[in-house]
Amino acid sequence: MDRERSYDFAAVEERWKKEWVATNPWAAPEIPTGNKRFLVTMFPYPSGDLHMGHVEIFSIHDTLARYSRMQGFQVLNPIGWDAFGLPAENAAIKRGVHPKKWTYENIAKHRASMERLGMSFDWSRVFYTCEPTFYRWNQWLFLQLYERGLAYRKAAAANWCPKDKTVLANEQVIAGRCERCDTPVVKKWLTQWFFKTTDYADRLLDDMELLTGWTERLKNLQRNWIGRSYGAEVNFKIEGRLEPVQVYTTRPDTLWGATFFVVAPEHPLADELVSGTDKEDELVRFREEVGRLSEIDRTSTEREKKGMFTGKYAINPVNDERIPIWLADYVLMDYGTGAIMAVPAHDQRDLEFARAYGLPVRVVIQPPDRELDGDTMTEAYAGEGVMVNSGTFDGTPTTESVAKVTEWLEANNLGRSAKNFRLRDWLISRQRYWGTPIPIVFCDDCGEVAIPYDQLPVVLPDDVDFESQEAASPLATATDWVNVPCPKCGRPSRRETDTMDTFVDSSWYYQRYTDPRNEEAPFDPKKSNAWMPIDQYTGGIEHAVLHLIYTRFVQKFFMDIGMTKDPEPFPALLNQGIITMGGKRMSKSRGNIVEPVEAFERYGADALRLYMLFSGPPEAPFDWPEEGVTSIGRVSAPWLQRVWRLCEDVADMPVAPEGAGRGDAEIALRKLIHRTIKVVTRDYEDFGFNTLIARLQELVNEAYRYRAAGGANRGVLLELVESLLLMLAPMAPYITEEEWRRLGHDESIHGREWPVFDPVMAAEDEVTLVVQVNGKVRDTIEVPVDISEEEMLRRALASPNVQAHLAGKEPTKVIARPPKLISLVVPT
RNA sequence: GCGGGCGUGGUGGAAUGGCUUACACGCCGGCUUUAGGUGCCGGUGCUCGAAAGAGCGUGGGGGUUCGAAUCCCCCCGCCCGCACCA
Repeated sequence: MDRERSYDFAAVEERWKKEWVATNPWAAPEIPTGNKRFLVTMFPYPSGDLHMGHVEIFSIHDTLARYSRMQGFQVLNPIGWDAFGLPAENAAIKRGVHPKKWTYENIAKHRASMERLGMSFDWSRVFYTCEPTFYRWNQWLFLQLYERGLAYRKAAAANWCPKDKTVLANEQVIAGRCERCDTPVVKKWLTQWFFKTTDYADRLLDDMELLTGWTERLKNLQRNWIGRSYGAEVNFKIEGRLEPVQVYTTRPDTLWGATFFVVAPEHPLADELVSGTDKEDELVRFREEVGRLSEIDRTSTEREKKGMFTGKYAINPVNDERIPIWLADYVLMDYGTGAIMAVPAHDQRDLEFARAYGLPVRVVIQPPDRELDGDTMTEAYAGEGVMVNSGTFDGTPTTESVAKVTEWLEANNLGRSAKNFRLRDWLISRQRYWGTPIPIVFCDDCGEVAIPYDQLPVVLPDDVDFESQEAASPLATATDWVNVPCPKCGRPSRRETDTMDTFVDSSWYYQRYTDPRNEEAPFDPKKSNAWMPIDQYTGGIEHAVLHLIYTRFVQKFFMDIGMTKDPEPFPALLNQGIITMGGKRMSKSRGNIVEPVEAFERYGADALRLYMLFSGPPEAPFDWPEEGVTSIGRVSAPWLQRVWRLCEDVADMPVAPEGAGRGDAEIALRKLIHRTIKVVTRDYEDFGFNTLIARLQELVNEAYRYRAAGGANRGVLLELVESLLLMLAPMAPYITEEEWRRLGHDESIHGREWPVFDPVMAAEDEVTLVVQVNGKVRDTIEVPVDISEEEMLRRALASPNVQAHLAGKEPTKVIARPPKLISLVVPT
């Protein structure tokens, strides 16, 4: 073959990119009329240009979109930008540009790179979340939740960076430290807006059975995070107080072992208990001490637990025992009831606290194999056993103790069965500028007032001092914007100056794709229901417990208010593996980075896409070789050249060559084509991109061998290269389009139907029979596929090497798996 | 501590309980080339052997099976998530 002629990827890719950008050939219908596929990849946050992580997931996603179209589906493949967020504000503060300008410039870079990569998005549906036409529906969503009591304001401990004097989002707290200044984060008591995700906790857990296309790994992360536990709520009387206080426990059967009672330091009950006593000052000091601790210190399990005795007592309802009430930093305000019964013999934390403060330890569960002693034990016992020191329950085994005690508590009105969740309500307030304004005003007369729907959107003002260190939130500096008449009474009122967490935007953005220009509603349920649910969602697993829980929550809420029919937005989710170099995340500062733009310039988009897909299974992490972008030039780029030369060779062949018959070589090649279509199609369905590329490489290798051996049947070779191009088109859109046209087609390859294999051609007629003697392979024989068991045995016994290992003995057992295996057993 | 995942050639990785290592990188050789590179063809788990072939080999140990990378038990190592959740 002509080795001089090489594929000019730069010119070809530039030409088709221009054409595709100009014509938007992948626009989806408003409402699908046939089989649909709605494919979504997590929309990007526009900081800088695209990185390799984007390229990886986009390559996977776009391959699925193009493959689906060729399979005859009507595909909705949209894109947008998650355009609000703190990095824009940080960049603005650092460089003195407005966050809007910074954001739009980055979106332009992103978009150019996506176009360069050959993404087949429907660009007519694009939106940015920082536009009022989008975020007004965040405000709409907020009000819908607010009307139903699912958006509410309460005082809570938020992550607070003492240096930046701002509340941080969860995702901005990295290992207990502020991502901006590395200062350890502390909790600060603030009144904030929440979405009541906990109301949906059970459904979030139970509906996981619908998530058939999620990995167990991810579902486990969510289960863990939601953390449902079953137990009982028990009423404890407090001396000198009319109302009893509830505690939550998963081990009501250890109630008789409760030797003290603990309340979280922040608990209002703490104030009540010490009020009017000589402990008031001590409480203030204790709270200060606890509040001063960074999150890192407070949550460290090594740290010694700190406590304070309140001077008051609670009454254990099961035995009327008087037990002291303590405050301790290991009890959390926002889990359960914020108060616990402490059973030091059977809870490690309680035991550590009891030893530190000299509190009694009483064993109420005895293990079967040894005798516990409350005075000397150094480790709490949480295993199986029987109840002791527990009145009439003595002797009850732990297998039934929880149920029995709970039943008894309910019968005697002392408590009730209960469950609890680790999941907390979603704190959505942010003291940031670059986000959706919360549509609430505060009026001296009417209090908290919702902005009426017909006054939406509450537009984010451009002119604010977002660097102000004094203001509670940057929006507070826009005084003209803040001070408005109350929508209810018309008297002066002040707007809420916090903005919404940007995860609100991403919690429903995919719905907007189905109806992106709707000015009456976030989306029309008719259009949404026609496209939803998302047939395949793709994106990073780092969103496992943030975006992927919020989204499921909002989807269920939409279902409850009749906006959508599906309880789950994306039953199938593919998480790509992270890309590293030298085992570390790629970053400019480390210098271990490969820029997509460099790959585009040196090897082209097709080579980059193919390189990513060939590196391994899509969900597997990929450690990029240290040589960087050059590795593309060793792996995928040369192979694309090889494909090009093969196609060009075939295109140049005379139409009816003399003497090119249809011999065994041609038949073998045709059989390989059809077998390849068969297995490649199956691999596409299973995301086995790396293995299907290997199959395509085998096909190309065989074609080269055929040519090298003098084969010249143009018909067979044309069938081969056309099948090859069709199968390659979803992964490498440019070269396949170009070569398809050069082979004489007027229409785009990307609108063509997927090749169908001929079952007769794909069927094997000869296979390799493996002959084993006592489990070891002793020969391999080529046999027809329809060989009988008797014939298999006959041929196996005819093998000299098999005979040698039979050593003259008769097989006592023959296992035949026609036509591929026969296993003979002889006594040894 | 709790939960989950992983361990296969020099490397990335293949392998419905059935020939371990497809495909590719790297390396070795041949051809083409003034040369290098590119390209085309072939070889490449380890040990013994001239070869035929034999033995060993999927982190370690045991088990089930005619047959185990795959299923079961124990151990070792690595990675990830959550972490005072009562």
